[in-house]
Amino acid sequence: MSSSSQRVLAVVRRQILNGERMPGEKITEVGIAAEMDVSRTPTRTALATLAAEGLIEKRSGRGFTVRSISSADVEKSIAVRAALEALAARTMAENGMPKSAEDALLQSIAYTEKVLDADEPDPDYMDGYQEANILFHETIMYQCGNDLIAHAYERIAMLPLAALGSLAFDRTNPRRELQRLTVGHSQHIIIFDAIKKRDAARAEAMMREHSHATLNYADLFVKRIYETGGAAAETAALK
Amino acid sequence: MSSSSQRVLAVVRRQILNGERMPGEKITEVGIAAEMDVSRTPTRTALATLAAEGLIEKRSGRGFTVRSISSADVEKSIAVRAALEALAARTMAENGMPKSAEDALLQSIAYTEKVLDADEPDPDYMDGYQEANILFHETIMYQCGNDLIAHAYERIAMLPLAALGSLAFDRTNPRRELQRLTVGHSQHIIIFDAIKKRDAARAEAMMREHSHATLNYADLFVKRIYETGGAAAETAALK
DNA sequence: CAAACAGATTTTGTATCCAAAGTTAAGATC
DNA sequence: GATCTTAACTTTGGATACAAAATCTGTTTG
Repeated sequence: MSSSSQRVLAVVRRQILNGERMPGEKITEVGIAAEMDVSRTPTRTALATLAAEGLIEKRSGRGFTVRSISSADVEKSIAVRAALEALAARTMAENGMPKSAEDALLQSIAYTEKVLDADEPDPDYMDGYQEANILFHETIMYQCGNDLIAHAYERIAMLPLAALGSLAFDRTNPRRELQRLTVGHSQHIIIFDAIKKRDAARAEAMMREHSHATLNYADLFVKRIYETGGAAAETAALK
Repeated sequence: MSSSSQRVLAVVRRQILNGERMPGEKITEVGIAAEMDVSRTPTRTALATLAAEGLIEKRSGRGFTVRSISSADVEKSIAVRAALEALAARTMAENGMPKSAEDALLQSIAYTEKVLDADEPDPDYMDGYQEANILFHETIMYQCGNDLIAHAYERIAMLPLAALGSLAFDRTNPRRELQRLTVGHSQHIIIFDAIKKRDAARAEAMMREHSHATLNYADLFVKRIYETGGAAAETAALK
């Protein structure tokens, strides 16, 4: 794909994820094309991609609508991601850890360690922690030796909160967040160790546990967001 | 999508899976469009879908090429399918088995039982067994309560041998095949029982074991096909 | 003989036009 | 007043035209 269709895809996707386009909102080829000042052709390919990603739904003869995401949907997408990640961890343990993967994982671990060892929790580091977390998970996903895992993952990656690192840092409770990070970090180390020692069963089990913890946390977090989601979304739409 | 693009998609996909289009063979929008006597527009959407399915690869500026599938690729796709199916079995056990799913699963089990109880193995029944097998697996996949599992599955379903029921019946060794079917059938019954009793751990473990057995069998089977694949493919291309 | 340049060809991306399918709304009829 | 019918409109799918980008080829030059 090239510039026009890529631009439309990126812009509309961002608008949906940012809540600028409300769930249930109608989306048509002509509407988007006029709005973005391009023809229907690139708009078409962009909308097809968004539909494949699950962000919009096709209503035969009535255009597309922005898909409304329930907290149940979020749980579902995280469950699928967890299963794929567990498989990826097992696969990398079986195939052996490539040098490039080892470097990336160690880099992720080192960064997180630096954050946790700081004298007092610095909120600015937390963004970095997110990056380090994403690096850890994506490294295992993409370098495990089975590219189809990442391929399947990418199909659900755009759904809210299925994306790695989509969990925001809860600034109202920094101590609890730090505890969560500490536990997550220890799990990362165990997973790294298990893969390095080619203990496939342990790597898979630990990754499963790790994802499950994230899932439980996300569950609580999401319910808090989505219960007040109506107001927040309206605010976003009004500006 | 409508008739033209759907037709192009179905035809080209079948051609690739049948070996009528060789791995590495060049595919262009204009070429397919002329061959199928349609314009480039539906051809383009069809090729985009095939690329998403992983059957063809995009070579920027040089059209697409039919992806060559190694036996390693087959193993990979089956591993992903197995992980998704295990998750589906667990999920349905957790959520409870819908009535429609119970009917379908019992129908599948009953049909397979009839095949196995026949006085002598009738090869004609084997096609029916494949259908019953597909029914069993798809019912769990599509009615487990997490539609994203099926969504992810459909992204890899078209890769050779990842598709349910793509394993042909080995007619040269009917007794062994019957044994395999018998074991598989017993596993189906256990999986059904575990889901019905909402024993999620057992359902997941049993489905994992079941898929693993299929994987191991597929491995042997595939290597036999693909080792002689060059000759067979050439034959297909020459006629 | 190798490398580089230029022209030709292929391939793709975008715009626009046309037709078909389906949806909505208004009016007529019972 | 309710329902059926019809007509206008919306929306999408497909065809064609055009332009730009990339690749290939053939020739020329060092």
